[in-house]
Amino acid sequence: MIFKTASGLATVDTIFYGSGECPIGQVLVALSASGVCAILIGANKDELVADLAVRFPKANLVANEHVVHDDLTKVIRFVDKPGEGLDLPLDLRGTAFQRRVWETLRTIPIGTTTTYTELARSIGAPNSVRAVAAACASNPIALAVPCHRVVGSNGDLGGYRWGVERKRELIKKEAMA
DNA sequence: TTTAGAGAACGCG
DNA sequence: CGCGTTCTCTAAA
Repeated sequence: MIFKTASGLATVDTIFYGSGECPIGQVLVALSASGVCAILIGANKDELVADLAVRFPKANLVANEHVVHDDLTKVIRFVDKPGEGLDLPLDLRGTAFQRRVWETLRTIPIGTTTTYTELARSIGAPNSVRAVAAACASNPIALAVPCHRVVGSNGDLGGYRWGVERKRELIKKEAMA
């Protein structure tokens, strides 16, 4: 669907979504035309859909379990058996800085962790630790963009958009894999 | 559309 | 415990 906006022609895309149950809660997968644009975790479906609506206020959100089925299955399997990895086509939407951070997150091996400081250094912005943390916090694609593998330099877990308990659980599961 | 100000999943002294 | 640093969002002009 195409809309005319003040800034010119903009495509307002349709996003299909579906959710399912996994060991750490309800998980929702959202698909745009070019790939997975969000993976959200929460207590129930309503919460997840509300979250999705906030993140994509201008998109046309359509519930469709069918088109999302395969990807959702992969995600749920990953939570259960992280050792097998999670390979999905992603549609990363964010500022250049955010994408730099998110892309780098994807290079962190399963079962390992890094720190916000180390992450800042590896994207070439050693002084941007706090900004890097903010970029992690705004990651819309849980699990596939493994922001849960970033911890504080002092050994603290740091925060997690979807609850530190889930972060702890994910790190633990990956370590055992 | 530009800009000023506040806040953020941090880390050091 | 407070401050430096970088990036984002919001409100207001």
